[in-house]
Amino acid sequence: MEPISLDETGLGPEAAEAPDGEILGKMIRDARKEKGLTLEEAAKAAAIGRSTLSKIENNQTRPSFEIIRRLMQTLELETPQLFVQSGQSGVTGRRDFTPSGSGEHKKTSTYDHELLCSDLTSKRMVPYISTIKARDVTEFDNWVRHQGEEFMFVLSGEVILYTEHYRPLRMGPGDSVYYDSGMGHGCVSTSVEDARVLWVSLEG
Amino acid sequence: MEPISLDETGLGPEAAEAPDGEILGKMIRDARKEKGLTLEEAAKAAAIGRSTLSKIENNQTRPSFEIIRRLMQTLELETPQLFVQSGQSGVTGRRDFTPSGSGEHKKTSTYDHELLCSDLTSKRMVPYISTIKARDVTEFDNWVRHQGEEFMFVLSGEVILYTEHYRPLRMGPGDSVYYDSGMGHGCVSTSVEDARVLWVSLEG
DNA sequence: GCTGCGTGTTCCCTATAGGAAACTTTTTCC
DNA sequence: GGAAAAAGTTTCCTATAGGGAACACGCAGC
Repeated sequence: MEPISLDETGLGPEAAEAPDGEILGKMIRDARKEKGLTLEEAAKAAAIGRSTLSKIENNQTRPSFEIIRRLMQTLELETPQLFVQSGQSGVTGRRDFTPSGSGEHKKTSTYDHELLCSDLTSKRMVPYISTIKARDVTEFDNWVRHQGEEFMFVLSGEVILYTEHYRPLRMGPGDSVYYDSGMGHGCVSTSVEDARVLWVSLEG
Repeated sequence: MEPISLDETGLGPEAAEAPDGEILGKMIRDARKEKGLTLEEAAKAAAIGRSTLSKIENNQTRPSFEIIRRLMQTLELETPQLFVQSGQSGVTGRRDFTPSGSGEHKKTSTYDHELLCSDLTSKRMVPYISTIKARDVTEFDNWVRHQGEEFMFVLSGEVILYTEHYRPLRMGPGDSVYYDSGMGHGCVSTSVEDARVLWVSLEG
């Protein structure tokens, strides 16, 4: 792949645009719409400018990492795909769970996700392990939703899976569940130690 | 006398600072050292400037998302957990909560499959647990093939995953792999006791 | 010592990210 | 329809990201 010269001068502003920037802007716009936020609201929540957000969504800028990080947080976007572009296909695997403390686990408020494959292009399912903080009593006024299906398997700890339309489901190691992830859902740990859950997510 | 001016920006005073910028630079430097690369080499591989990388590592700049993405790729860094899993949403409520254990069993000579959900209609993924007989030395002149993708996660025991196009992959508890199941594959246990493997299969 | 070389840092400059405000488009009223 | 409000875009400006080159430091061998 040809590295893109960052320093092209004299060309039109939009002449040479980011290769996968296309995706980034759309993803963010979709996520914002999904949450029913206006530019103003989302921008304020992420502590960035309204115009900046607009430009990002329209791929008219190359945003900084920090800005994207805030947006991801605000929009509760989770996307390792963004970091991966072209893929070598075939077998990709991951050695056993990385012990926490290796620096890569920065955690969101409640979950700590670890992707189980390095490259997601050309893969339809997304496997990852979540470490769910112990005693995390979250109120589910904002459910997690993403169109598609999800399979969940409890590796360790005790969790309760809350869902929008069904009764909470108490689960322990070895228990599994399959549901439509378009339905609001959220998972909390009820065990003393953190719970570890394997998810396989399928978009669409 | 001039009254104290209110914060006109609405963003708050410190809105611009990177809280964990400290960490970012260190993470990247560690990762680079880990791979034994010099600034020059790493920068070249990521198609960025040497000075840029230096500044990033010393937290003297607020790098763009694109730059970080490239670095993540070349340094094979896991996504910092602010971004995990692609978010897209939609709302549909559909049921199928199937606690594991209620599924059906299917036995073959070498494998013992246990479906992890009772009803497969309206589900695109198929999750099941295989118990692989110990010391099952199979010859793979007839690979297993089925169009689609497969995710495999070792629950217990030691197995070797043989594949048509790649080297055999030795795997233990916690290891996982993702592959195109159209490629011939087969799995044998190498441990004394039976191995238990979780599969999620996606047709297509 | 000096010279070369390899590694990392600093300086300097241009292109541009990001924010506020102006402007345009869309929606929501009447 | 028109007016007002809301949502989104573009303009303009300043601060700075990013790259090249100069610089600094370390460490060989002579």
